[in-house]
Amino acid sequence: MKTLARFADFYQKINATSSRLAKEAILAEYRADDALQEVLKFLFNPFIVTGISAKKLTKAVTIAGQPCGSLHELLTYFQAHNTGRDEDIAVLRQFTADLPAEQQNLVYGLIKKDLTLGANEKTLNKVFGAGFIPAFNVMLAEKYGENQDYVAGKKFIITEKFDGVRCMLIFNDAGGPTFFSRAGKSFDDLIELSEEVQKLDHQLVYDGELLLGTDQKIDSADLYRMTVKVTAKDGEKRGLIYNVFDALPKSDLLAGYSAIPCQRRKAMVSKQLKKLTLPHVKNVPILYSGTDVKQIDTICDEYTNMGREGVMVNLADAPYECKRTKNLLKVKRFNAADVRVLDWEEGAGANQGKLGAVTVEFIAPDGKHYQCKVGSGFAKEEREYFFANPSAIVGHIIEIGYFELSKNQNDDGYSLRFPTFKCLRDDKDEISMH
DNA sequence: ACTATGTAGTCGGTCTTGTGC
DNA sequence: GCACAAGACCGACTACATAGT
Repeated sequence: MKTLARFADFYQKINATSSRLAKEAILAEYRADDALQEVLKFLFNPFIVTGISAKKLTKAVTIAGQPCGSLHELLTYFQAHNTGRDEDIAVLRQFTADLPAEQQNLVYGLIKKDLTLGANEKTLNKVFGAGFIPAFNVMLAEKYGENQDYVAGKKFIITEKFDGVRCMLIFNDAGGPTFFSRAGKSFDDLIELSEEVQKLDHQLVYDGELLLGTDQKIDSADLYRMTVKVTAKDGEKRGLIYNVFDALPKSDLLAGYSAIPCQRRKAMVSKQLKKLTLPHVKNVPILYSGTDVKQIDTICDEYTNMGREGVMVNLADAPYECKRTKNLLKVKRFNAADVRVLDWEEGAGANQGKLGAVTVEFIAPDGKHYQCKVGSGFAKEEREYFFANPSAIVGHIIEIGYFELSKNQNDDGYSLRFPTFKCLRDDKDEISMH
């Protein structure tokens, strides 16, 4: 049977069950099927991009594309041609032209890379072995608000939460430094940093946050945008400060775990950096260390009032874990607003035939009205109900949460960062920020 | 039986790059 | 030169299965 037909079989089987253990068993049946595994690798390897998503798929193109004789050939083609040209769309059309509708959709899902199996990188690596799908995992924080009990009675360390870009520094065996994003993509041409970090211990890896250095007092939201601007651009990047808050042996990172307690790891960072005084590499200072949980809210408020993002709470005796963990907590203040729903749209994927997002109108501090979209925070039942009854939400006031007002460089309006739906507020008829 | 954890899958704004007009 | 789409960064959130107690 051809790979595409086998993949169609597989796709049908794995989506016929919701049991995760059953999905693992189904995957295990394909341990000897290299061709099918290649398809899975294509689908889930985050470093493979195709330049094709929903909009490109529906774009009308007139030119003809070269024919691909097999799925393998098609996937290979898109790894070499991933910028989304009309020609590439044509190649895809050519391949799917004579396929039955079901297989056509599967191929589209593969090229869009949005096909869902109820299993992805973690499960695939569990079944086919570590490294089947390349994964890069750093320690991520849970929310303090939901885990206050977990902190009580334990020693913890408070540091500032930086609103920049996460960055992990790893030296290769030849001693060359590579800076990685949270997703494992490398930041290239960090001219000043690459030079300065040469003096650090190469056997350690360093975890921190890139933030644009500046003399002026800049609003945290603006500083974040300026930082992303610099880190996202091709070519040489200068002026970035690497704020290091953690370090662990390289071998521990590769193993996914370091038993060295947090306070010892932080001591390693400060020991490395204090003797060197590097202009662009800074040790993230400890703001408090102890067991007095009252300090958490006090210091968070202090930093929030200074226009900073918030604080991090590290359990002092906890290991470094390459996953989201309660041993590291983030504390940040969210705001609420009453806004009017102007419009709505259908969702994608599992939210097809359900509400995806609403467009809302809010009032900014300048007294003017602006719009943004809110699509997170709805329960499944709410998505179904509002899709069937749009008039139950359009025109109504809803309460939303948001982190801060945001601006972009193209207009002088406002939007909201991290907007989430909270509830209908049919008891209100006015929009407001509070 | 109940809770905690892990995994998967949606949704937002803002930026750069590549494409095609 | 401009508009658009994709992919990257920051995330927010819910749903569900299973492991743990």
